Amino acid sequence: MTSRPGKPRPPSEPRPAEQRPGERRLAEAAKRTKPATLDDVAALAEVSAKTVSRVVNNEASVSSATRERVMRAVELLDYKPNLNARVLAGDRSFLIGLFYGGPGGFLSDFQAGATEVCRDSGYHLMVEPWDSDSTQLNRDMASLLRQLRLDGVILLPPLGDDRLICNTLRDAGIPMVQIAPCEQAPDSPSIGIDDYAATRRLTSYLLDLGHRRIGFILGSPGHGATENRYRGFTDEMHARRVPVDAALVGRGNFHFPDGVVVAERMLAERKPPTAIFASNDDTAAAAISVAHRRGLQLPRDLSVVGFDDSPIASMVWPLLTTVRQPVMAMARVAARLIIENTPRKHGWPVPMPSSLLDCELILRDSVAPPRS
Amino acid sequence: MTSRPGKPRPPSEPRPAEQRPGERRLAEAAKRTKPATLDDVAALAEVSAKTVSRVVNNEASVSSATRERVMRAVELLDYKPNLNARVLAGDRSFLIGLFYGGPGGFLSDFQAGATEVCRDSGYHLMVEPWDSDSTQLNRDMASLLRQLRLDGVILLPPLGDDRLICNTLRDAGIPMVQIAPCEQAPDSPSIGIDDYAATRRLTSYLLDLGHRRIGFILGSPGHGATENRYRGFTDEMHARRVPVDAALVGRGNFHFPDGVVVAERMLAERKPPTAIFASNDDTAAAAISVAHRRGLQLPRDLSVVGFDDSPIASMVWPLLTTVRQPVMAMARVAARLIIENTPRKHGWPVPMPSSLLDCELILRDSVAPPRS
DNA sequence: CTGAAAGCGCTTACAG
DNA sequence: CTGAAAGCGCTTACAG
Repeated sequence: MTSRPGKPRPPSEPRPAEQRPGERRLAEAAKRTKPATLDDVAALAEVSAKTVSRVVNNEASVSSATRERVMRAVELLDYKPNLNARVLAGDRSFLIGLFYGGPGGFLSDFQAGATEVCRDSGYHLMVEPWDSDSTQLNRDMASLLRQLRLDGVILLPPLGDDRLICNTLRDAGIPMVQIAPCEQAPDSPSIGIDDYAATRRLTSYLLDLGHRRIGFILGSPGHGATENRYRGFTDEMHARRVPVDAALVGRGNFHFPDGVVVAERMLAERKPPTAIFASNDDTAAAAISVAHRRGLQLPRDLSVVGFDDSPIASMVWPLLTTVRQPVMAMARVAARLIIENTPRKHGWPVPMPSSLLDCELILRDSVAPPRS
Repeated sequence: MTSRPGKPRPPSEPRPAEQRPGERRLAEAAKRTKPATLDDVAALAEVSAKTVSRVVNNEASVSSATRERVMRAVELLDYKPNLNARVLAGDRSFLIGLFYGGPGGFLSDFQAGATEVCRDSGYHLMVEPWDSDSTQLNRDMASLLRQLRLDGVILLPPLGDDRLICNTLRDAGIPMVQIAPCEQAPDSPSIGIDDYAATRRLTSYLLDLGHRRIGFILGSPGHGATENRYRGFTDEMHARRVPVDAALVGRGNFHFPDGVVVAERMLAERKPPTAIFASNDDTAAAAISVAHRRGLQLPRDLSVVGFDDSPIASMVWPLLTTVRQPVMAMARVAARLIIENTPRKHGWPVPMPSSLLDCELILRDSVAPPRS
């Protein structure tokens, strides 16, 4: 055990721990006021620090007898490696960045899923908001990356499509995982759902019920989800030979207030839609709100569907028919991708697989056949 | 500059930087591939590492000439202190824990506010969820605290009232700030709003409009907000000599589904309330949803008020009258409290002030005089 | 399969 | 006001 010059170990207190087994050692450990270090474990297990390090890091080349002995010492002293020392000495940080910038709905579940995986692996999550419009974003981010040396970064939409951010990360040599991007960056995996297919299915459901005038509230420009959902909608409509009326397609931004504006306009049309497909639940809630305000009976006078199955979907009346994204699962996959591929020297050691997770149609009360 | 034994600096490449001013040095800096270290700055500024450290840490005793010179070198090399080295050597971590366990609504705004303050001070936020029911919470938390050595922890409700958590933190010697607790822990500051006064004001508003049968949906047991809001309600009712009907007081837990159950029961009463005061916006939204389902006209047939001014308050129809909590401001105050009082040796160096921030009544569309 | 030495990039405790 | 030395608790690069 090393100690600072100011606090030498009193010579009157020898360290019998090494010579005595079991109980005695436990008592020693309990008395200890400062957390045990790797050297403490090494002394107790009567091996070198390096060997303890090997055991703690699950390296293969340790005899099982030695491993056993070290593990017992770790237990006894309740040893936890000091993260900062590990990071400073090694080339991994055990830190994952979760960067976000867009609407907040996604974040909270995602964070929960990622934190769960991190905790199981001794990793930690640094959640950082970024304002894409900030002029000093790249400076700020570069500075953060140098201070923290993240092992990887998860980019929540729409950050995965931000050139500046992706370049900053690439320059810093930090692996990233994009969530639901428009287009995949070279060498970086992405995680998402099949927005296109899900939208087609939900559109098909509305068509099957007899709807023909269906309004569509777009999401924010620059989000992969926005484009894929709209394509799914139009493709399904065309496939079923139902025209898409341009007057019934409105630009939104995934936020409630814009949804209100768009829905107001649609419902004020001479021939209003009998159904509205909103690109997310917040704007679907907006459509419902507008409909109530105009005295419509839901879902009789208007069907509304959303996307995400966010909390709001179950808080409006009628309950929203929507698509459930497996947000927690996406988070877990993303976090594992980073953890399992650290340490690495330059870029990903193996090609990282992108994945498209399954999502689920949630049929609730906000849809009915159109009044003929 | 030090370097690992494996990578000695080629002797053919001397380091002219120290002898040459300005431009040349900048060029040197640009070529550099690894981030500059404190020693690099010291060499360039021709001072000792310790002096650079003093400047970087804003210690007083540095002549302004020296300070200037060091600052220029820092600029030139774009030096950022390595967080891990700082933490390992010093006794602060530049890390603040944001622990939460309850409903998520609060978290996202709070996180935004705290992150903002942290970024300005070179701090970082570790957001960690804790399940109060977990049997190994204290083990997990103790382990985390030893790995990370947080400079302080912010406890979102209801964690500030969790004995086990507070004790674990105290044992680890980590300062904490409680947000909106039931009762203040000794030696720890708390941040909140005056729930009691706000509830009285909002209750008074309903009474002024003529409401006499007012239902109340309680929050989760164990939250400070739950108790203080209920006390505010009953005290105001009593002060105005209006009886509180026990049949119109329902146990909730701040979540929508429970709000639905409670509201159903109240509205099924022989003499239903003309107004419902919900302890938060989610349960207020539940009351609104139930009212819609029962075919009531809002706010004519039923007034509803909530608390928090969370996003849902503006997404339901009619728009919710509620109380706006200054969540971002609370977050900033809490984060600053920790930052400004680190480093410290044992507990808070000075008595930390608790604060009660102002909140605001937001009058919207969900309230009207009772139908007589 | 195991260990001794050096180093990661800072700060502390001293000394002047 | 400034600096030289030692140390924080780990891992890397070697050597055996």
